[in-house]
Amino acid sequence: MSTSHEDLRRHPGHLVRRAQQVHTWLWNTEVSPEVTSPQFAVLYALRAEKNIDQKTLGERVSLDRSTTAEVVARLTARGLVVRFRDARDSRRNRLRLTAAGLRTAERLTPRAVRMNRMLVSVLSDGEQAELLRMLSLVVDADERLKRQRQADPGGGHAEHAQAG
Amino acid sequence: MSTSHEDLRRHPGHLVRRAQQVHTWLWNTEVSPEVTSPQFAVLYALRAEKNIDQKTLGERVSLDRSTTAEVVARLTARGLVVRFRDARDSRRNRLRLTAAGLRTAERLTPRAVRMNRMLVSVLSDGEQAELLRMLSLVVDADERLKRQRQADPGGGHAEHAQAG
DNA sequence: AGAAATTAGTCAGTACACGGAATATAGTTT
DNA sequence: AAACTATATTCCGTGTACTGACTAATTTCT
Repeated sequence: MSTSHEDLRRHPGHLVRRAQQVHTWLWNTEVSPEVTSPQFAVLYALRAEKNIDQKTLGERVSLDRSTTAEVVARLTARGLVVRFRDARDSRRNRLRLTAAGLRTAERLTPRAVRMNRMLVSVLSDGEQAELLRMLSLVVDADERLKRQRQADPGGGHAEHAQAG
Repeated sequence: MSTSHEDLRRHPGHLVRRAQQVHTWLWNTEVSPEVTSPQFAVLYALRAEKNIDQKTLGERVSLDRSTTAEVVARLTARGLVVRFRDARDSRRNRLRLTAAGLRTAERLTPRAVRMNRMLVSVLSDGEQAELLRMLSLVVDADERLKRQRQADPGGGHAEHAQAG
């Protein structure tokens, strides 16, 4: 039988891409088609920390500089966020939620929580906790590796290849 | 302390997005910066099944029609794939790997396998199997739900909201 | 056979995502 | 103070990803 295309479906990387796709779809249908999930993440982060700059925001929500700028630009255009130059360090953009932005963040938060429950609802409660734990482990370890290598390119990277 | 931004990091959807990001980065550094992961998936699927059409290909690699068309166009432009109209059903594009495409697929396959091992290398072997199993469950269930709702919009969707 | 519905693919528009180059400001060294 | 370095943002080019509208070909219904 032609089961050889099954291989791909057992690659964690490929599974993660598919998971991301169903997540996007579920977000659009269950949370909001207007405000995307990264946009919500930005609003959410801005509600938690007032007046942070773009770089810090990007770190909080895991967006790179370019994408952060684009997402913030869209939210600014829609009046959910205001952006202004820092008086002390005029390289920085400081960001703040508008009243509408705050309302949007608060309106969508319970929906986002519900959608996330749906996303993993095939799993038992124990499995959900396990999935969360393992995904966090993977992501944190790989993000650490990335930062490490970017700080020291050429530095040996044999260590990570072995399961610890 | 400002620990309230930790919430986001416990949303499965947000974790999946971050996982996808580290995967992309690891792909670029460990497999190939020229051939992307979706492009490789296409080459891989085309190696397994000769002469399939674009639609079927999209199903195999989990890409929608528009994205499939774009990825195939890029691979065609680089001479890794040939595309031609089906003689019997001239709506369809049939696709085939070129010699160069086959070489590329075979060259990258072991690297892709290695990279996938690295991606989850913080986990024990047992945990890796568990992660794979749970991710597959989630993705399959949600893809099923998506197809179901698209076939029957308005059909009650309360069932999926409850954990089994 | 002719009308209607279905199907495959394209195209346009929008949004995330990333890397590299350019720009401007800030901080450090001499 | 001038030169160098580091940092924050922007801009550009490329590549997924999805939706909705449109075209063309096929299948189905009558």
